[in-house]
Amino acid sequence: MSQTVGRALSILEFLADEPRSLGQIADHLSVHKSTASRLLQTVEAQGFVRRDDRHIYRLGPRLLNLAFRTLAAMDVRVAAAPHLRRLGELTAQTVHLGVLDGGEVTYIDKHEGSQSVRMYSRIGKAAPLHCTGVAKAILAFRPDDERRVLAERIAYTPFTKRTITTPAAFLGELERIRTRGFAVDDREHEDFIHCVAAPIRSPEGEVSHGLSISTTTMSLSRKQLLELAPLLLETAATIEKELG
Amino acid sequence: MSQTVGRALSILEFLADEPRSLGQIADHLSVHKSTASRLLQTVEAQGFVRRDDRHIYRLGPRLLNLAFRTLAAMDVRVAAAPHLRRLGELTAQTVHLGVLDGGEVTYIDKHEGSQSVRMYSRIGKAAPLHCTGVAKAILAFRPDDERRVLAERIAYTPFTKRTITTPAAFLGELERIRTRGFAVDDREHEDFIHCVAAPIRSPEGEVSHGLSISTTTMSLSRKQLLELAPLLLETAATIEKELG
DNA sequence: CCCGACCGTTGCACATGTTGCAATGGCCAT
DNA sequence: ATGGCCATTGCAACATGTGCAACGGTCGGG
Repeated sequence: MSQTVGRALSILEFLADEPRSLGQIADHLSVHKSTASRLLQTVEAQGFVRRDDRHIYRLGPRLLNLAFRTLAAMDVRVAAAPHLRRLGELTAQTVHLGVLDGGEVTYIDKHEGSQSVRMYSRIGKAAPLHCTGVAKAILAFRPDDERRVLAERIAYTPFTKRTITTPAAFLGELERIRTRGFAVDDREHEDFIHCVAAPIRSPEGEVSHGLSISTTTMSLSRKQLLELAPLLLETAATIEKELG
Repeated sequence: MSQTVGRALSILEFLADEPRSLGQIADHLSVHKSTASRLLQTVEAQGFVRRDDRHIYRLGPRLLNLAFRTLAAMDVRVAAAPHLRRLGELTAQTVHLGVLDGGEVTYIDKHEGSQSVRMYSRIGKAAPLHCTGVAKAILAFRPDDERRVLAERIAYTPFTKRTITTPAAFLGELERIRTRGFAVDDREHEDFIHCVAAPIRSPEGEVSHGLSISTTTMSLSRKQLLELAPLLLETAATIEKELG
């Protein structure tokens, strides 16, 4: 494990939400300012950080460049993008695409329909496995032994009164999803937000991706939300067909 | 300048377009595999890199997370997003938002209308100063001395037969833009692509951002493209108003 | 099944790259 | 003009990163 690299990456993290001065960065790293200055010179030279004329540092365009190149290289995301958009337009709600990777599910695309509202999700953000539609939809169709291992490893943070909090309850929910063919998050992650989500199978029949429609309980009743399931499943099937 | 940090960042760059093996990464860095392995352990532990069960490395979700947090913290981008979208819907073409930063213009938002086609631009990518509409629109409204300095510093790569290739011609073009109030890229960067672009002023009256509509010469004639200028300028003005 | 080739990882010693200190120069407010 | 704060740079000490060698795992061929 490289201490110096860890420090540089911590700088990137620290600058993600807000620009900072050298002093703030040095304090954050618990290093001398001269050390922080040299680290910043390196990350700045490679475009990962920019500083303005008042010596305030913020993340630079290189990071955006890498991130969007990565997104552009994701086959499933590329194939799914026009369908997400169409789904968002048809439903006017927020549509997500998530991927299971290294034991967590990450949002890799999002389309906000005309009536969508602000919610937790953002591209690059982890979707908690036990209480988000997209994560549940993916996990339900993973191999048995993997489902069991993951269920034991989850920290069952209760986000709302309705959040699933035990491995047994979670595995039961995954069984219901397998039977039904799609997942429902019924205010388990955020109060007033519910969603339906479907798995997307790869050409090899493996499920690593999921597609969801999220909305507020004020916008759509549970009944209305469930009425979107056929469209959702059809969209997932269309994406699967395009994947080959 | 930190050598070790530079190596780690080079790894991130190397993995942006394609997953790689440890050996490929070590070769790329010209270091021993054990050194590369340890560097990778660090960037992996912080989520910047992921590896699969066949020991193939690729960029991880942390980078996406940072990139989208950065985008969410850009006031102008946030304010402009719904307007970009509306403009894309109204025109059916590709709409861009760029920002001048550290002597280069970077695309920070993009909306593809229903008739848009693939083109060079991507969020995070630099827009060449001398031949893209959005960059020219920004530079035209920078302070005099800055315009002059930047014009001298540009490497006038001739992307097409129509690309501006001298500082004098470039400064003349910027004068025309100042007079007209908006910029035109007439196949100067990509054959068959033309666009109109407008500056976006900050509340302090400073121009660091620009908005453009890009399309193919097959989709819209020059005349039709120019007919979009009023809508473009009106959209820029609306964004400016929202910025306060 | 055995062997060889290739892979990635880890302990080790040591070379070198990183670090904090002190000095310097710049900027701003009094 | 002065003092305080800032960031940067030269220096030398030393902590950490490095390559080597050994190891264990996997795969393909005989």
